[in-house]
Amino acid sequence: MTDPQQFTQVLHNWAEIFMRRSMRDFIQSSKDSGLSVTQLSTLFRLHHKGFCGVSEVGDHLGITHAAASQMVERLVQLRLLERAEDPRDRRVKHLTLTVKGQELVQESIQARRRWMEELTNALTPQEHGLIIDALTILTAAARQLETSKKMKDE
Amino acid sequence: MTDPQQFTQVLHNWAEIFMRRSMRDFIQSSKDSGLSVTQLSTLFRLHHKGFCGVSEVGDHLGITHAAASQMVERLVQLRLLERAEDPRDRRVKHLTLTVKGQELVQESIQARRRWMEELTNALTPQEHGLIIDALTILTAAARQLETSKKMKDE
DNA sequence: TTATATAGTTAAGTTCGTTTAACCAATTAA
DNA sequence: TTAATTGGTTAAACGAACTTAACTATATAA
Repeated sequence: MTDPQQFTQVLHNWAEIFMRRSMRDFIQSSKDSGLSVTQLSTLFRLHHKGFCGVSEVGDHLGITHAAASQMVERLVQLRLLERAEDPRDRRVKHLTLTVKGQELVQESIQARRRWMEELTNALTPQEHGLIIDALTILTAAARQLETSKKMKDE
Repeated sequence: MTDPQQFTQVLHNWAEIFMRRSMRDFIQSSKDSGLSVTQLSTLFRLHHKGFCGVSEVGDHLGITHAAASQMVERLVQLRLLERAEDPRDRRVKHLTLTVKGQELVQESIQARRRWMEELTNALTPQEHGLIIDALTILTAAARQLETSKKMKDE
């Protein structure tokens, strides 16, 4: 097996176990909070982006703008989202997480964090060092890909 | 920042970008295949476990056994799942993926695989080596945790 | 100015996935 | 053998979330 193939394979193995764990936690969070997976996904998106408009939410989830508007309305009712007018273009709604919304996202992240602490405890300091270096590189590369792709889309 | 904290933080950074990407692909797969997130999730579970019963599907998703039975029925109708009697306990249904079901899972994995190839190309062979070592350790530790937790539950 | 495009909302109708409750069949315990 | 338990199915009813279509308001182009 050549090196790049081996690399992809190793990444894949890790992805498989990581996804299994994360999806389970995510579905669990969804049940706990009483929100659908798409609703929770929207909160996470806002956690990452900071703010966005209603149409963007819909495009991202592959649903109509009408459906997105209704979903946002529900999240606003639940006091998880703030919906304000964008002063620069008053057609646009400026969606942001409320404090309550941020807390909910943090709770959902906590489960993962606990798992990571278990992983931390299962490894030696030497292994920590190695993995820190590796994941730092990997994360930087992934971020780079993410932003360069975004540039291309716009 | 002490070493274990830094380790957890780095793991967390990677998790964040990885999850964002994977959830997007997963929701996209769900749309493409016309299956709900929970249905697709069940196919992935069977891909991993090999087989399981109907109640187990329900427990895992946090829905009633009745709902699980109906969901399985839909997947069987779509020829994605095979539902056979377990010869050792004829109350139990032995659920497995059909070839078509396996193909669908593979398609869903493909998107991730393409992303990983992009990542692969963005890094040098030296970096590959480092990351291979790190992720191999990490994956082994995660698998260990997974099986030891399973032992405890049973 | 007028026309067109964009962002979002609302209402009506539909579909899908869920629950509850009643049920059957197979297994295990008394 | 009988009773209780376990695994799964079915039917009826319900609610959440979606779509289409019509609408308002703002912004931009002709």
